[in-house]
Amino acid sequence: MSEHEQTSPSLDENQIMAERRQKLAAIREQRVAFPNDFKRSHFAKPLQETHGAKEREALEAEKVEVAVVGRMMLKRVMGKASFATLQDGSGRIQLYISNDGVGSETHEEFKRWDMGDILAARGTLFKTKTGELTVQATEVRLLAKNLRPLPEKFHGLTDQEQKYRQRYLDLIMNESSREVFFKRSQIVQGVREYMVAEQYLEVETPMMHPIPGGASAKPFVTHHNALDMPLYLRIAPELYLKRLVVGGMERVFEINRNFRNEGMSTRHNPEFTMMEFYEAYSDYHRMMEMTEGIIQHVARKACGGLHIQYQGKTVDLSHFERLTIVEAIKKYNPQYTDAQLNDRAWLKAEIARLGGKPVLSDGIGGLQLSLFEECAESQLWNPTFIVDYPVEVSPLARGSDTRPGITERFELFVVGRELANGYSELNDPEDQASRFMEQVKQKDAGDDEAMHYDADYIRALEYAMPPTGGCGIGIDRLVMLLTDAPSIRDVILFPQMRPE
RNA sequence: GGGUCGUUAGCUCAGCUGGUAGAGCAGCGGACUUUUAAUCCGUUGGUCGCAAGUUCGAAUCUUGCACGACCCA
Repeated sequence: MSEHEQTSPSLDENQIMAERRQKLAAIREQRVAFPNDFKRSHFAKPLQETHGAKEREALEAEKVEVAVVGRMMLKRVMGKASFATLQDGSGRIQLYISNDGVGSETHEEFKRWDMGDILAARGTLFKTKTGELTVQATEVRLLAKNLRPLPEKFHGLTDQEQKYRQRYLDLIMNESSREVFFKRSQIVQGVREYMVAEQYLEVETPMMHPIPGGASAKPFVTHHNALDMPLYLRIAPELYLKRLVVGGMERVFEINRNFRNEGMSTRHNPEFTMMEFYEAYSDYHRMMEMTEGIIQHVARKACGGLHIQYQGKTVDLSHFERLTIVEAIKKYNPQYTDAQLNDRAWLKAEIARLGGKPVLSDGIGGLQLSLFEECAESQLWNPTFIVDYPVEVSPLARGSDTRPGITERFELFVVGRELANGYSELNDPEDQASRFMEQVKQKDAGDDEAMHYDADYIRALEYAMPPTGGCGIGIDRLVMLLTDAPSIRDVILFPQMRPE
């Protein structure tokens, strides 16, 4: 692409890099320095699986010819013969390069190649004295020169920051990191399989919203030049997906990014992946069954079972408990009495005592929720659905027909963290309009996470939306759980970082 | 936002109560035709995160800043 005479300016050049640039310059004198005419015949891992267990004599009799490629991760030179370990996308395979096999000239050339170079080799499989499957090379070529030294071969790359900032290097050096993202792909694939098997349709809705909605969160703002109007990166796809339900798409799901302009932590990245799904003629009970089914399906697929280890402790995904907010509070705090839990003044004092900030205008339900967050949430280790959320914190959820102030809503907690949130959807356009008005009032009072009034969404509901259940599952947190990752940054390939 | 810890060679890390920096790996030179973090001999490489201060003298002590990890809000 760029003129190769111009070496890119780099702030951290060193002697090793200077030497490698000289080697590259010498190669450019002789031939195409970055050839792309070598065709691989085999990946490393399948070779190990197919031939790794064979006896030396049997393997030699077979004379298996292979052409392999990969990055040189280990190199051992012994005069007239050398070993190199190549790493490809599947695993590792060893090369044996000798004067007898490739000629002394090529072998001498090989000796000048460096760790991290991308090599290709052709040859016959054999087993060394110690039984390692090895390619006895008849041809070895340098496909791409490494200029920047790899981390030390034994300890590898351990610096967390560098792992996040230079993920490519982390992926080269750390098998465990490659596994996490392999599993992440399996998990997302497993979720899709499950949804498709349940007759759900995958859709894509706007990432840029004229009115941010579907959640209580601060949005990122951008600007559309041609329309000369602000646009918001979406905080949730919910209102668009429910418009689709109005339109007759009775089972829809979307797996995509949400953006929230809030703090960063081991559990929060500004952009994160959610799956939301909506099913007409269902309710929050069905959504809980779906959530349980999805998580169990992907756990079996990615972890091989329903009993998994997270940060040294077992999580049992075979049973999902259901508790109301008050039941959960009392389960972990049996000293509280019913009278206390229905006393606003006592609730406010207790929340404050535990270090929380009670919202003074909240009713009993809101205060009970705050108390739950302070004294029970972090203890919900095995999967637990918490139900009976108060209407004031659930502006899009259907109210209970029998219990005023309560919505048909649940949140799922695992390892003390929220993993999913679902409810029977509010499909009464007049109720929804007045709840939006209530949100606008709160926004005017200074709550910048309160929702906007979305007139088109109300218009859609006015055409009548079937009774519907909906749910969102945090994919990053699900991946954290199933890969035993302590930080969300471990499961996002390029987590948001401050500039270097 | 608060607290604790950290930042030394390309990488992983030592470096004591202050006296101008060290190992292993990587690199370079040499020996070695079945090695496994190969081994053996020799050798290059440093603005000790940045900036002030104390001191005859600072990687080391003090302060501030930057970045990161963990914990708390």
